[in-house]
Amino acid sequence: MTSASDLASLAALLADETRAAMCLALLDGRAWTAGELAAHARVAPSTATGHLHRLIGGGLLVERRQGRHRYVQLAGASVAQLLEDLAARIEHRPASPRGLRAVTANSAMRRGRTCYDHLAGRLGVAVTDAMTHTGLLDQTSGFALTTAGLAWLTDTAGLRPEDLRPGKRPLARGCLDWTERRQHLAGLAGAKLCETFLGNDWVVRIGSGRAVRLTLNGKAALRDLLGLSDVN
Amino acid sequence: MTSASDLASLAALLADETRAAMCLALLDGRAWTAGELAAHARVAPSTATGHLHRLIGGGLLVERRQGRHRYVQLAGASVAQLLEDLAARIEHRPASPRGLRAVTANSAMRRGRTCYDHLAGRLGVAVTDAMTHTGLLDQTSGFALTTAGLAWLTDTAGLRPEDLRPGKRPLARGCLDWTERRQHLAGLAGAKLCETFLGNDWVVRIGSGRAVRLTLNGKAALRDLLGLSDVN
DNA sequence: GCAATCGTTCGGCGGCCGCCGAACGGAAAC
DNA sequence: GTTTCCGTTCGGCGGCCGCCGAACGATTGC
Repeated sequence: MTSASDLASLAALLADETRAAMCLALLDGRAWTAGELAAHARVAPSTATGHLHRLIGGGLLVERRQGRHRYVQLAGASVAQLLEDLAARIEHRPASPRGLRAVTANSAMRRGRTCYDHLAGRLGVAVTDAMTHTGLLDQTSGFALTTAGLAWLTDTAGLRPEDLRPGKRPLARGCLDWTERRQHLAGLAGAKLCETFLGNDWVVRIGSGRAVRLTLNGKAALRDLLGLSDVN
Repeated sequence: MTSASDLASLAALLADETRAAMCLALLDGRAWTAGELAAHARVAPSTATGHLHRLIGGGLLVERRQGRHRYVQLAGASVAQLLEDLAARIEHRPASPRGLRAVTANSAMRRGRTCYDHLAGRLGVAVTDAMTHTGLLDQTSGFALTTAGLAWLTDTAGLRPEDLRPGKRPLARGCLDWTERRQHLAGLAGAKLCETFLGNDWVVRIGSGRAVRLTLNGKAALRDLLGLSDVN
């Protein structure tokens, strides 16, 4: 039985603006050093240390010590999913009074980004839609790959079959996009597909953030593989 | 762009033990009066008022005033899902040192309960498993109803087709059960199926909580409809 | 060995917030 | 009308917690 105090202490981990900023930064899926997170959240290193202790102790983050650096990252895809769910709730809210500037300033982010370990933004949604229209993905009564979709991933997109064995993590999962308000492909297949895109330089990261850019090679690949012509 | 302060203030709503207890109580999907929630959480009525203001203002709860009573309930299925996701994270934690008493005291809850508006516990998992084994549900590469499953819901289980039009809410969704650590059927289909179970007296609520009991009629129905013989 | 850098621990300060009781308003029961 | 009950507002108290700076360890680089 879940006790209220357990729920409260879990929520308390994210109920502080500094810790929330750290977790959102870590949503890019990469490992950050303690100092980087401190600077990003604009607090003193000593303050960051305390926060990281709590987040690690609470199971949201894991650490990897390396020399005099302490790298931390999200404890797994389930944590990332939880954060995305929370973020989606926020963006859902009717008529949030935010200026235009914040929107335009993040146009690259809206165009395409990684959501922990899979593609999101307009790019992620476009790929998901194309897969749905070509019968690779079934969204009519849930969110699942078809047998054609499974074959496409390995034979056409070039994923390794052994990477797609469903274990604890579901193969396909819908992840609600908070800019597009649409679902996009997450889960194991989404992660491996994103890995392939990055490995083939179909998309490249912009700077150090989560935003990604579709390359010319990528445009061609999307056209060939999915019949997608006008992305972004 | 989701700002850290938005995430923090959303999480802060659940970061208090009293508010968390209220939300968990409301997970039964029904409307509670302010006084009932105050008593349940063991705080003064004035304290409860403040908490309810925050929860309603934050969009997690909605209120319905009726006479001198103020009824509140969860703002929707998405809130319930969020709470269940958080609860699942807690129960996931390795080796939580909890006594046997808490487990046995909640054996009815583990056997079967409602999870906001669908069935959970061993009963919910058993139904979901049976639907999977009989080809009504596809869990191999996601979580989706098959065409046979859709037909079964309306023709055999007796759901009204007009109740299963997918709108904003997905038809089928997996909801992780925090006692069984298994997925069970949620989403629109899960809700309507649960409604049918309750309406036909296949399951009845135990007392005023979330726990439910399978009736003799229910046992027979599960055997007839799904070939399920030994539930619970 | 010395300096620079990264992270940690510790003490103390300040503010937020959850709690209650008392008083009040409104609706229902009689 | 009177009483009772439910919920609210307000003021004040107490504790938790997030913040920093200073001092210290640890590691790397020179």
